[in-house]
Amino acid sequence: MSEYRHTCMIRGDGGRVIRAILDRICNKWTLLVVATLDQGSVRFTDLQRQIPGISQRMLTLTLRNLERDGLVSRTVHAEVPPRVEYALTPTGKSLIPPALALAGWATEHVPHIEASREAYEAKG
Amino acid sequence: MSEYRHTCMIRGDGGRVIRAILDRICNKWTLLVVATLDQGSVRFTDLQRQIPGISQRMLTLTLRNLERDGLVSRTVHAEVPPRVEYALTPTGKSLIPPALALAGWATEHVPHIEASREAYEAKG
DNA sequence: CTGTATCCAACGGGATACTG
DNA sequence: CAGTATCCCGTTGGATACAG
Repeated sequence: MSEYRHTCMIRGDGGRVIRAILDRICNKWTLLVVATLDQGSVRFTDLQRQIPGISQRMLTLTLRNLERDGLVSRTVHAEVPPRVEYALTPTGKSLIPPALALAGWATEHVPHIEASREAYEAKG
Repeated sequence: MSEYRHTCMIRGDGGRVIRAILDRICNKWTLLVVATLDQGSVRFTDLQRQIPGISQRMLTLTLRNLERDGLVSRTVHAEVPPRVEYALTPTGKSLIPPALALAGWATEHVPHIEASREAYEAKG
């Protein structure tokens, strides 16, 4: 059965609702950072070590944006050397289930999609 | 309770799984086009009319990518003037539930996020 | 350890004009 | 009607160097 009557949640307001979230989480690193923080409080260097390929710059930028949007909390401990711990806020945690839904879909369908891609390239 | 034991679906393979889907659906128009096609078979011009702000170029590109990935079917009717109808494939339809999960999250949390943004800007 | 600053290449995407 | 072709600009993000 069609779910058309529900897709207004996506299309609503000329797409402004879905765009609001896309603008925030649809970049190269945000979802990976959020997923990594789901284990609890993690410090900067540990995050960088657990997320292969991310640069200091992009980790900083991603964390700042998440903090600014209230999805991640940042705690500075007055020590030497400095220790900064990042953790998901309740809002941040609430993003995990929909993110998992997406990841589940990807896990299930990406193989078929890749096959379709190759077939498409083959015939032109 | 933490869902950490599940987030491997997001982080798995160094993030390649989640990246695979992000690369395909996280652009300005894809989710809107998919949601619009959930009503059934729609022709090019109708799509453009129902998706405010999309240009011919971007609608074409988005549809081509979706077709190439096997999420959308394209049917050309041999008439004059030409009539082309686009529709979701089963794989395309399967994307609707996770997309709705995301949209639901957005609807629920975006107000709080925007407030957090403004507070962040205010204090610097 | 936890960042900032700068430079730069690649890409997405808008505007516009043209076509079978 | 349903596209294609070109131009062009803003943003994203990588590399690198520097700093508190």
